[in-house]
Amino acid sequence: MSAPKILDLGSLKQACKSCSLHDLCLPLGVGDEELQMLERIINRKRPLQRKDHLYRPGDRMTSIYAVRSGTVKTYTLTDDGQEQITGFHLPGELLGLDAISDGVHPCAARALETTSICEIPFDRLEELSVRIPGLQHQLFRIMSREIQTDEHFMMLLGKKASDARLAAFLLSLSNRLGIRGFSRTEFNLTMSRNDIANYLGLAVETVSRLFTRFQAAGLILVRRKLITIYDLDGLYTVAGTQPVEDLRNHHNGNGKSPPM
Amino acid sequence: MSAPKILDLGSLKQACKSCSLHDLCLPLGVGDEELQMLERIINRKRPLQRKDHLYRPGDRMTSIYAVRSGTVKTYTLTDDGQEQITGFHLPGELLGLDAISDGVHPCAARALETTSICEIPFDRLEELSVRIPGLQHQLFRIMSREIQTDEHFMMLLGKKASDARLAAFLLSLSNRLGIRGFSRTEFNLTMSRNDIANYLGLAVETVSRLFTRFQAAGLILVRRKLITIYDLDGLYTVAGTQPVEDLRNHHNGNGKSPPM
DNA sequence: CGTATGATTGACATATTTCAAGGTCTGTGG
DNA sequence: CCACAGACCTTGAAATATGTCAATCATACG
Repeated sequence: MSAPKILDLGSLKQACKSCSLHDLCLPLGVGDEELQMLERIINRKRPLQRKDHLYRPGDRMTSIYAVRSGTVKTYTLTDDGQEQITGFHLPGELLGLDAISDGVHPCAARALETTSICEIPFDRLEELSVRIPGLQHQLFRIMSREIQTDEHFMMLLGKKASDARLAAFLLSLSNRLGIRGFSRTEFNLTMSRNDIANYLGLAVETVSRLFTRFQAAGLILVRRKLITIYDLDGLYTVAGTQPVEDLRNHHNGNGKSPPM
Repeated sequence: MSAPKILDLGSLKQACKSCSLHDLCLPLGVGDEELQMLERIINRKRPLQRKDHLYRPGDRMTSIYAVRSGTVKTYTLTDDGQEQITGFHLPGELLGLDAISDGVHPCAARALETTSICEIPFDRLEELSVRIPGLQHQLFRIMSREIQTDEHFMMLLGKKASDARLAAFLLSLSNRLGIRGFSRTEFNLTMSRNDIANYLGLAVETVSRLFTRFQAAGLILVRRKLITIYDLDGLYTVAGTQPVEDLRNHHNGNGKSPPM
């Protein structure tokens, strides 16, 4: 498929490049004007500050969101009021897909640092998906991917010991950051130890001890929030998984669209 | 919305009634002929026998499936070859949504008893969803629901002790069976203790002991595979959750469609 | 600079797993 | 129809990973 008005397309790509809609629409041979339509319904929200909520449980769902920069954590509350973190969302990842079903957010979403967000009104996105079959397909794929990573995560919680969980967590961050062009071996943890523990179903103390242990084993260097990975393969061994992109990675690894 | 040709519609309802496509299309005011189109693409497969595979990891994904009767378990294999069960699927529930993303099944699906299945070719379903916006919306909702129940399950694995997990599991079965018109208080476990333990991230022995304990506490009666629930409220207390429909229930509780 | 928050570390408690044995049901073939 | 094999389930005792409690330390922040 040839793209006429290549300059136009280029500038559009620019606008969506760091957004998950990038791989949502681009590999599909969607026409220019359709691409513009998509771009037009997206709103930039003013940046969230650390601890700001993007939405809270019970909020009416009108849009889904894409992280442009920063990090967002999503969490539910257990019936006794405890927080259970369901995910950390990096630039290019989508948020709020769990709310489509009821039209109400079952989770809260909260910024872990200064974060900028794209808002995508869901009703308009649905309208567009009817007109752009490739877009519909991509949305199905993205939601499917989320289900898949959730299943993978269940396996982590159900079968793996604490060290494997933390290793897998670090590798997940490493991969997802790597895909976005950041370093795979040195990055900041934008979430607290508490958040990590909560997410992985462990006690904070366990996480802390594991960091110490991983460091003693020469796998990583821990300097407060800054993690340096010395031994990726070693981490994979601890995690007990093959070095595949995994765990909540909403990105589409292969450039070509397989089904269709 | 009034339904002309009510007889026609009635017979179609009949055909799809026990299928999850029932609540996928019916509450939407989809016209008769569109309903027929949907019905036409669905294939009945010959029944699966116990232990038959519907698909295996790595199989090319061409369709999604709905359970008509029986039970199907889905599971992944860990890198060291262990089975991790990701779900049990009762009549009216959909299967294979996790495979859309890659066009390949990441899981296996296997019948736990004689099971009949509807096959829905996914490419044709996608085509239809473009022509029937209400269908597209329902598909989004169904996938969203799955993400939501997955999140809920993560909370179970991450935060809850063994007794709460098993109680929640029994309540989930109870609710899902209840919605489908079966008894909420007496049912057969079509899966082995091993499967239950695997799914809940526990050892078989723990599950066995819990059944004994629940029975001693007067919560349930266990006769081999047959469970009789004596004290639903008590189970909810142990599970530490409100009596809401939960846990892998793909059904749409409220008759009205909230968003749109 | 002092206070609050988060992180680390140690000692102890415990839920759950592991190991081991025995029991029960089911289906099969003689 | 019975006996047997194998799968499945249950139960006990011991081992252990992880959680809990508590104290200290480091860092960030006002």
